[in-house]
Amino acid sequence: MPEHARNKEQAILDAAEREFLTKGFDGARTTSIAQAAGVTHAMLHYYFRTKEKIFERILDEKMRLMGESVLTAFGSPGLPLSERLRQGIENHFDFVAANPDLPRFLVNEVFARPERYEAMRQRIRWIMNPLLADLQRELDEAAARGEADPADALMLLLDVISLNVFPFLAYPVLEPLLGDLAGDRTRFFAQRKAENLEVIRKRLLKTPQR
Amino acid sequence: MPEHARNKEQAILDAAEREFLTKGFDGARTTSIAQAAGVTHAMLHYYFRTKEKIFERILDEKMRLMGESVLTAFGSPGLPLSERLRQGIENHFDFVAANPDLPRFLVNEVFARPERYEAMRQRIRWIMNPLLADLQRELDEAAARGEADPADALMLLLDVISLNVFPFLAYPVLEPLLGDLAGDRTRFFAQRKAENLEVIRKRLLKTPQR
DNA sequence: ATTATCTATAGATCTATAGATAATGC
DNA sequence: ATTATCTATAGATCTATAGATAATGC
Repeated sequence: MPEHARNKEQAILDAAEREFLTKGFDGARTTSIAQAAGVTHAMLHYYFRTKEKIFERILDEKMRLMGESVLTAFGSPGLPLSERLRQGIENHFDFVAANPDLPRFLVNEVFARPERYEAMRQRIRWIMNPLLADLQRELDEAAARGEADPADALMLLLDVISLNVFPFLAYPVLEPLLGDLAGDRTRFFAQRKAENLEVIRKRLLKTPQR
Repeated sequence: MPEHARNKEQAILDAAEREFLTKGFDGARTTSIAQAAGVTHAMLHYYFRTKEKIFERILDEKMRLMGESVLTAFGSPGLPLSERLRQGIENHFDFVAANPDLPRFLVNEVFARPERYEAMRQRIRWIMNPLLADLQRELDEAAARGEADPADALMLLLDVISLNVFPFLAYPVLEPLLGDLAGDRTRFFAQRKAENLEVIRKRLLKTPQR
């Protein structure tokens, strides 16, 4: 395929990504995508046949990206557990900060598309189960050595992801409450990152009290 | 207004709620709403003029409901702090469990409607700021008495809401990972509730280590 | 008299394609 | 010869309304 065509194809995908990420499948317009990509509307159908097919390309890539972000964040080599978690939380947080409307997009479109669900289930398992098993082993060993309270790897990872992702989803609702942080998105999220690290650190602390 | 008309009006609102909550504004169809409500399509416009106006009714009510859920959950009278938080987390969690697609709806539609944002900001502040001030005072007092680590009320509340809400948003993505809990939604969410209580309890524990 | 309801359709979008023309690679 | 591109438009939806008719309240 000649280079200028590749460029147009890519321009369409780039424009489609922005359109779908901000407006969702139902709100997105192929005419807007064409305009943003600087091609005539007919070109979209020439390269991709249908709106649905363009969308699938975007959704698949974004799902892969989100899964990999967790994997690469927490999949570090033989670091001590506490350090591995610290790096994992930071890396995952930074990834979400760099892609702030990715979670909203995925949550929505995956919910709206039960028909694509089965293929997705397999991929999620395939990506995440090895990580969970490895993390569980480390957690068990740390607990056995008396360095940490026992914990379930899935529950712990879900704590991290909840804490990291939710503030980005809810930011418009939170912003009015920020007081002296209002408008200062960067500082607010820096504070959130520190808080999340602290919450998880304490979650694993061995504490005699109850 | 005669009773049968009230009934139709309410039937339309009920149908619209289901349609908008599951499909969002862009995906919702006024024809589907009319059909689900058991009225002709023209009746929607007779009672509400436009799709947008029906939607506003639903969005306003749901935003109010979500705000009040936080307020009533955590606004308990003079209980000890730890007990107040425990009840707050449980009540808020139960509310979300009873309205599992409310968060997704609000996150989306609020994001998509910056034009309604200013009115919303005021209401959010008005509802939440007194609660935050009261909670902060209690946290400061507990810290001064040496019963708890110092904490920022907004950060703590955001921890709670993140932990409570996110698993409902992400459930379809999580379900393939549940292992022996797969398919058993109830047991999974019971475990999440317990985990969230534990995370927040430990967050406030006074710990000498660092 | 006013309010509620229905049928039929206007009018606005939006996706998709037909069919002609231009550019490219062999 | 094949691939890329454009203009023009078909065809499908979807929201909204016009205008007639039925029901209701005074």
